[in-house]
Amino acid sequence: MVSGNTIAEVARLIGDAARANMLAALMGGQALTAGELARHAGVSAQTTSGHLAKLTAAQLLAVEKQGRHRYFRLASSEVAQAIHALMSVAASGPKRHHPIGPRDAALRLARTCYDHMAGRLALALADSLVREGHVILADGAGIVTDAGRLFFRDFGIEVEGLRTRRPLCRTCLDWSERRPHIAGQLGAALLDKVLDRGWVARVPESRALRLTRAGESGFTATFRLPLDWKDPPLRLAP
Amino acid sequence: MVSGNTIAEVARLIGDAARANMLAALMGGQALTAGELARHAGVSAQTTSGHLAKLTAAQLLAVEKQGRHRYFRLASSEVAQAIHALMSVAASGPKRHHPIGPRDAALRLARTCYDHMAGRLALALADSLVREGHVILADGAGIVTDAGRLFFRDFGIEVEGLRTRRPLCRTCLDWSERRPHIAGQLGAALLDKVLDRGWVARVPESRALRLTRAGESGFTATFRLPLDWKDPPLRLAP
DNA sequence: CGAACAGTTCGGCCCCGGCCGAAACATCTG
DNA sequence: CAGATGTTTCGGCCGGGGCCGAACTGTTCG
Repeated sequence: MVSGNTIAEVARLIGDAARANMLAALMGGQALTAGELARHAGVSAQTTSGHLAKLTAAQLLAVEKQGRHRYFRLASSEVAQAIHALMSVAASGPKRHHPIGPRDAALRLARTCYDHMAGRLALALADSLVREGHVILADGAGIVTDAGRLFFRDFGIEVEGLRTRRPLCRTCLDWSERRPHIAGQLGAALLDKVLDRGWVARVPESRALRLTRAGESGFTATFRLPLDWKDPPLRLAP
Repeated sequence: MVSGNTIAEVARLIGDAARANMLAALMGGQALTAGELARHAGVSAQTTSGHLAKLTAAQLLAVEKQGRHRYFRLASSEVAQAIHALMSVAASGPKRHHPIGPRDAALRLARTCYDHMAGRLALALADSLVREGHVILADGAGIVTDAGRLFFRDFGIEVEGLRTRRPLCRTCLDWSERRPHIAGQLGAALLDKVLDRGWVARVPESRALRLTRAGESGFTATFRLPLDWKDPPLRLAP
């Protein structure tokens, strides 16, 4: 039976604590196995299996079989955007006390957000790109300048090739500092590239990104980051 | 009790057919009474009252009392964006057969989408603004050019005053033609202005906008619309 | 004041769906 | 092959929550 989805059906699927936890875990951008998702959700393997079947049937998740594992990922960037929008609503509701543990510190510094970077590193990069005139951000939307095209080409990213329907840059505040960073196609390409160069590395079982020694110098030199970019508050440049 | 919202709680609230219908009805941007929402949702007044109490408590809706009526509206643009994102996911899932009735024709031509215009009129406007060099759209995100600032100032909109965190332009496809139109702050200001000028008028009990005689000539002259902008397919300019 | 109307509260029905235990199936390993 | 590990299916329990009828509050109007 191939019935269409309604908005209520989609929201209902997300509107269960266990499933929402699974989806949130997948916002890291990596494909995860059913078992990993079960741990994230805090329910048994059987229950997880049922949830994943529903999410897959509704095409919120895509699945890839690999040996005795099944790897799940978000089915589309639309799904990621919907979850992100729900996060924004949840965060803007009645204030929730948000205790920050030690492991949050790493996440605040640098992490993945579906397919691009977030955290203070991403903010520093966005600031740098704007300051150097490579990208123009207007109210959360952004475009790449001609100078920026050259800059990104030098860096190994062909901006011309990114022309699709996905926005180049999007506001993506998450539960971190509330400022826009580079998301969309360009954000995804940037993350790809810096992972490729070994400037950051994924931390297993987490959305956190670890800054490597190569990254430490690479980011600073290439993007002319200020010396204090790791410091917490980080205001906008005047 | 002031507890915080989680993403699952928010999604669960939207994930009920009756409540989703109410929220969708409010995507028109106008405040509606409890009774009107009951009719939209197709449930009794008592049931509606319960739903509205929950939505209001979670700050998805804002309410204003006026005599013996209570007017409800979406509490924030974040909520509207979340619902919109869910619509996108629902639309991109397994294809739903979408029979178009005669009343849909008016909606396809011009309608409100929360706080801005949608439909073929909005697409023609977006095309015009891009063609004339007033706005640059890059992958669904957009910025206003210097020439555009002058143009909008002549039209009675101060773009400088719109600098907030909301994007100027956003992809907003809904169930109509799948192309971006002007949303965000600029889109809201545009809708305000053309309603103010009497170029379009709200159709009661509907999201549709009626094009007036003044609008017919006003839009054509001011935005240099092509003669065939009302025609269905409407491809992108080369 | 009393009738009409908008909206809410209460109580009870009922069904949907999340949960787990048990067991089956699938896949890799030794 | 046997055993370990990952995943699914089945069956049954049970709680939450959507629904409406009835009754109550509050507002408008004649």
